Amino acid sequence: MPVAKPESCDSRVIAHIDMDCFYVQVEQRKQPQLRGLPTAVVQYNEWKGGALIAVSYEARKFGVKRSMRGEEAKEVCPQIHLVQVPVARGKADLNGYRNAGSEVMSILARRGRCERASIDEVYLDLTDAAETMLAEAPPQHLEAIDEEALKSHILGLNNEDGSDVKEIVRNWIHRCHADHRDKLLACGILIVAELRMQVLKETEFTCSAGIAHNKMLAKLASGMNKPAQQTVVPFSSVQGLLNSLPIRKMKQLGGKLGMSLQIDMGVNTVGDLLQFSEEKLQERYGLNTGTWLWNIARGINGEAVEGRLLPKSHGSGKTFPGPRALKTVSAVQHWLNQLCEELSERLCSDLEQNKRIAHTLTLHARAYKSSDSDSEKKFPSKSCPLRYGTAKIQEDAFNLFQAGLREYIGLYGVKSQGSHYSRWGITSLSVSASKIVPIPSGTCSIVKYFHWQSSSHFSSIQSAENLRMDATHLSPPGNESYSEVGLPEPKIHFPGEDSWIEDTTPGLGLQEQKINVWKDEDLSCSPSKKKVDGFTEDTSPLLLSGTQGCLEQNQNKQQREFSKDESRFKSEYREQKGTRLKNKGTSSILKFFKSCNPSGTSLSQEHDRTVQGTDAQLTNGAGFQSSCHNLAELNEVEVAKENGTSSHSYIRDQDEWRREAWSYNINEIDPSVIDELPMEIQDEIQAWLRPRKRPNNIVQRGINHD
DNA sequence: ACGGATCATACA
DNA sequence: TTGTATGAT
Repeated sequence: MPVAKPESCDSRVIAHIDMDCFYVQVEQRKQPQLRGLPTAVVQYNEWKGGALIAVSYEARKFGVKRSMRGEEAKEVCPQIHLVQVPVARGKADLNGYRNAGSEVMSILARRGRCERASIDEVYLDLTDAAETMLAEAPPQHLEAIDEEALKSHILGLNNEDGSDVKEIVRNWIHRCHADHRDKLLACGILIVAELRMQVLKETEFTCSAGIAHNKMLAKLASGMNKPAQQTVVPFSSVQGLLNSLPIRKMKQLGGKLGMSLQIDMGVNTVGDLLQFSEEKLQERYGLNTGTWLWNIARGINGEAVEGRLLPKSHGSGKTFPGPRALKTVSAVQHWLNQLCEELSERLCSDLEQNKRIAHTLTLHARAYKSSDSDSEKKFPSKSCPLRYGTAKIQEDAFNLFQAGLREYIGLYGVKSQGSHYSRWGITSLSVSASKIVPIPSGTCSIVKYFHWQSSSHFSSIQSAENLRMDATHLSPPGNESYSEVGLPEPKIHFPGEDSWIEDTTPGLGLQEQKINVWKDEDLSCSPSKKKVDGFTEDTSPLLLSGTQGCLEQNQNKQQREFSKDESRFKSEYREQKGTRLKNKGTSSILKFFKSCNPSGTSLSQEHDRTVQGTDAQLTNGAGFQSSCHNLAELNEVEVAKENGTSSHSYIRDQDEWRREAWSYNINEIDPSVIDELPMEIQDEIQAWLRPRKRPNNIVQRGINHD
């Protein structure tokens, strides 16, 4: 089986930028008097002074390490300054660090394709910039080379103590009969040095960098000389570097795989891998991993730098270690509400700033069960379509939890547990939002289309909000079938609980209790206070069940594609769910049309700005929450308003249309209806029907224009 | 009975 | 496709 191998003659210029003890730097910028002092950031924790998650280099000199407790750190370094991570809603709040990371990203993205690797790490593809520099202003002819560039570390160069290192570096950069690849790296040195100085100037943060011909080597190099330095890996020194490199130092080999290589194969350094054939490695570790291993032994790594400045998912979670484990459903619900609040807030920000919508909500939990034999069973994670609005997210997350818990403790014995709750405890909870896609780009021209189709008097701001809310009902790309766990189900009764909630009203299910008790706290991002009206209430089951049609249509195909186990599991699962809604359609497309506001061209302009400027995506200004509140409520308000205004008489009566809009399956839309629309809109609708095909990276396109 | 909170990706 | 496992920071 010929597996495509990456080109071995790789002349790209790749940089990996790594912020130095980033959280510490963020805190030191807030409190400049801490600069230069031994400092560490600790996560709120009463227990032993909290856990260190970032340690300044001054503190490291004293032997302070990450994963030490605050108290231990004080022992080895009594003068250390411990700064606590901000706390919001009873949990660590990392938003300050996220925003600081975005500041850096928007600077680094100026010179080439840029990939967010983590909150404080970035890959850059500087190939084009380097080639351009080589053609227009080659370093050989540069009389003055920046001091920062001269401080670079060049692997394989003769730096003995006696000689002037900077002269050697200057010489290396100036060499005119160098290999083309070395010349490109020389350009990389200059560009990265400049970028790092730019970052320092604009953010006050220092960073380290690796410059090489691929991501793997760049990443390796960025960690070799910290802090605030850069390291280059010329092609000629690759093999020498790898030959003596401990296998676990390589990214992806720090865990079980690396350990297996060491134990099972006797591979201690990356160079040791060279003795195995590709086939041998594939036989042991699979085609993909085997080939990957064979390549990295040779310093080959063809992975592209993805042009992605934004995270692909958002999560909010908390652990409840040992004695703090959650033992009642009400306690779980309380914390779920906190986590969902934060998640919802971040989703709103993402929507506002980046015009992106998340489509899947997932709940993760860890649990122990001391009582019975199967205490080691994993708590299953569950997901469902994501509906915007804090209260909806909270409700859905709680349902996911209940579904998971039911599986976890066993499907039958729930009631029979009797008066005392079963001995489970939740040690970790998290909710996350994924499948985040940009709002359909077609929106703009469709808005324009309705601009002359009808008249309306909504303000452009209202229209923009409305548009976004409606867009949340669009099906995610390639995601016509969802699991049904989000459907309303008979509540589980958990007897004998001493509830978190003091004034529990007898006779109300947990669901209702939650709403009664917690609703008033929920003022931040979107309202949970108002009881959903008939319309909104309908949308959730419809959105879910509407997918059922597609699911059944594709049943045969899926049967073939899924393994026996999976398909058996699925049918069992479906049975267990018992009665369910059927036959509705999801097509929010028509509602989308209807509520699009003609005067919303401002949105299109705003969107264009976002596409072009990376700054627009990444700047988390102070006012970023200003228009973020009450999205869900706004939706309801708009709907109510529309009932009275009956603007465009496109088809029939508004109410009737709305009802029918939701009963359409997206596959059942009469093609002739689409045919009557302008060509450009037809194209866009087609793109919606197959969103997977649509290039989803506005970031990339924006950068290419630079 | 924890390094904690987030992310990404490969696999089945 | 969803859910799990692994890995990194």
